[in-house]
Amino acid sequence: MNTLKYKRPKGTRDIIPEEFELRERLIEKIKKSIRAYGYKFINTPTFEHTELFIRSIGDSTDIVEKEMYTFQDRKGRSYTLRPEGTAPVIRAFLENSIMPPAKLAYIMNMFRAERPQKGRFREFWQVGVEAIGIKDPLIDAEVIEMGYSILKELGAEKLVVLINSIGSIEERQAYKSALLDYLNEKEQDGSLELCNDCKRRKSRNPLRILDCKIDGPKLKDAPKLKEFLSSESLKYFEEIKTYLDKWGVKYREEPRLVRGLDYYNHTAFEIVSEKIGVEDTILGGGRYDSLVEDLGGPATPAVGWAFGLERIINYFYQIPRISGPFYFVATVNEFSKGYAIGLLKKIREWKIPSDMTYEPKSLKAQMKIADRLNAVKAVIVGEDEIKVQKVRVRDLETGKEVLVPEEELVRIYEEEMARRNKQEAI
RNA sequence: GUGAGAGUAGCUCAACUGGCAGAGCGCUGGACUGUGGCUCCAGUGGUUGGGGGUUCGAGUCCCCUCUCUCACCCCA
Repeated sequence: MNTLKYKRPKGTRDIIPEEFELRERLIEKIKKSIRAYGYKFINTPTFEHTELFIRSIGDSTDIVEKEMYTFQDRKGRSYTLRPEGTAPVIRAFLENSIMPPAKLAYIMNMFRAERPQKGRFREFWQVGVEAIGIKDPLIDAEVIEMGYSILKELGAEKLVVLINSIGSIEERQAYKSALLDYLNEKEQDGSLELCNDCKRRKSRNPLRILDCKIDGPKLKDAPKLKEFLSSESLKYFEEIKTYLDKWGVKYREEPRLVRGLDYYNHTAFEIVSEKIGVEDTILGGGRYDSLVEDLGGPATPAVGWAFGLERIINYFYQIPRISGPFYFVATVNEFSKGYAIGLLKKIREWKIPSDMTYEPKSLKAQMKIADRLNAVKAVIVGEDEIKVQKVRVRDLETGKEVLVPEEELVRIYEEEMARRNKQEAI
């Protein structure tokens, strides 16, 4: 076991059949919901020029500083496995001359070299949306409402929407220096001693100091971000809240909510779940009005979010037991096996999941395998059946058997599937 | 990057202060040679993650190393 020669790289996951089926179902549901809001899906390459991420995310962010998988090709050019989806989607939006307003969505895997832990991986899948070219509180509100509704439809529990406005880049800059002045003053007169983390935060992301568990409480009288927002910024934020109220989306205003990527401005939001005691972020997003221009396009406002597929599955789903083949064909001797091979070929042409044992086994052993595979029905083909040109179909749940002509297998399958769909709908 | 915990059969886990490596589940076969699940019986199972050290003797103690998990930072 631990002597295995090869193991998966740290922080990566194998998606075994049971989870694969669950994922497929969830993804179908997600796509349907997102399309209902007018979005179209897009895919971008797994890796991009490293510069794209440094320019967009910001060179002093954690992602760029220490979490990117960056490598060089044979010509010495630097590429990076995408750590997030927004910059690549915007790049693709520009490169393919997609006209705004554009609503683009994606389901793509991302890569970050973090230390893995619960709900956190080095390769993980994100579902994301980007509404490009629209600047109105209504779209911010709609984007938030959509994220909330989708998570709810997916069965996520105890969701809380956290929102904040971090103002324009200029407003935030002014606030940042005011906050730093305040901190420096306090440190110099000896009334404040920041923890080591916060000393680092001062140069990297001072806004986060307010949220520090150690230092945050000591900073009650620090300047507030809101005091630095213009009346337009405040009005924009108020209107978003009005729409959310109208739609009945419950939110909590979180003045200290900031986002870790440089390109965000004005609206910032997160959706967390309190399911496991502590709040854990499932979805994060915000407005980024300067990114398109930063990447060389015309000034174009945009807003979007992303959520982690694994977090949804980890927190809210049990990996199901999946059903095996619908028909498991069992034989009694070499002669009937020859017949069964032909039958199986027909069943497969009807696209009904089916299987058999390849090595010779007793009927008993075959039934055992059918049971273990969680097959729905066993089709027993023996000399008695062949003689009357019929097959014996045994329901593996009830044990009831019927003797029917081969063609009936299609009808039995369809009826069973119809019954199951009906049950699922309830 | 920082801190904590854990590695024993395919899986879940036992093994008193160092003293013969075990159980359940699984798997294979049988009781039942054309019928699965339940029961009973038998069989199958191991470099105790790896390396070194202490000892008459190490799964157990010490050192190194690898892997996994959780938390912090940060994030989805």
